[in-house]
Amino acid sequence: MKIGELAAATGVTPATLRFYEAEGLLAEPDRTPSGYRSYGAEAVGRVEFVRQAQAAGLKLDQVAQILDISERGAAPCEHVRVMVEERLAEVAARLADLSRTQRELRGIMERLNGLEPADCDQYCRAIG
Amino acid sequence: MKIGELAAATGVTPATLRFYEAEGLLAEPDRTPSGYRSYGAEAVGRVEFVRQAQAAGLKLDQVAQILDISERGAAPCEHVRVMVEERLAEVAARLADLSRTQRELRGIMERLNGLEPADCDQYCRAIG
DNA sequence: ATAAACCTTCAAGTACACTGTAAGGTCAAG
DNA sequence: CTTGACCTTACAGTGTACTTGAAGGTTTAT
Repeated sequence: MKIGELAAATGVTPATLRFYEAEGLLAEPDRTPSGYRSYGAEAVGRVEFVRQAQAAGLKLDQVAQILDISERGAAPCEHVRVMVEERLAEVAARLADLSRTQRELRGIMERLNGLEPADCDQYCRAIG
Repeated sequence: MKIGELAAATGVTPATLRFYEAEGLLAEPDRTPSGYRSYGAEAVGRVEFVRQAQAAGLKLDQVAQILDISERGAAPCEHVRVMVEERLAEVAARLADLSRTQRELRGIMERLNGLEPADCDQYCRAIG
């Protein structure tokens, strides 16, 4: 399978596949005599796992860790648990941040709606 | 006022003030004969406005736009309304993304808790 | 006189996951 | 034999808000 075919089979671009290879997310494939990448069928599952783990909210370097462990023959589940807990904490913190931002922005909108044009001096009274 | 004093007065670092100046968020101040930045008292309010607008959820380039309009003598409120609406939409979209990620991660945690170590093969059954 | 604390500029690095570009080589069809 | 679709590498750029480092000049206190 050439890179374009793997790309078509998995729904990612060839450029992304090369990027994954550089980042250790995808093993270096064999090459044809002319230097083209030549993948085995198992590459499809590998790429699909990466996309699934990513869709689940893991970062690519975390996915790479799972893959490393798995390649050494060990079960990565305990490590996965730790990483998922870390990510859950990060996501919760970011959600709290964004919610606060949303409240602030809504406050500005309310103040804007209550202001006459003449009240709007200097920078903007709805903010400062 | 030298840059370190303005920094102390506003709670940001000198490096950040130089960055704000480069980004057009803070006017270029006078210089002492030896080249040190020398700020007037109004710089404090300016920096505080930037921090407030940022805390409210606006991006720095949006804050710069408000400042530009204000400097040309116009009231920026109408423009502020447009930007705040844009930001609210972005924030809402990001919140939805993160909530989905949180659900995914929680799903993995549940599956991890239901797995025996022996069930954890290949990459990790809780994910793939 | 000298050390500490401050200031200057410019350039590069940080996180994240790619995308785009340049400059070229290879392969199949017509 | 040429066209077009595909492949190769390496490097730069994206967005955000800074931070860090190098290499040096100035001011203040002792």
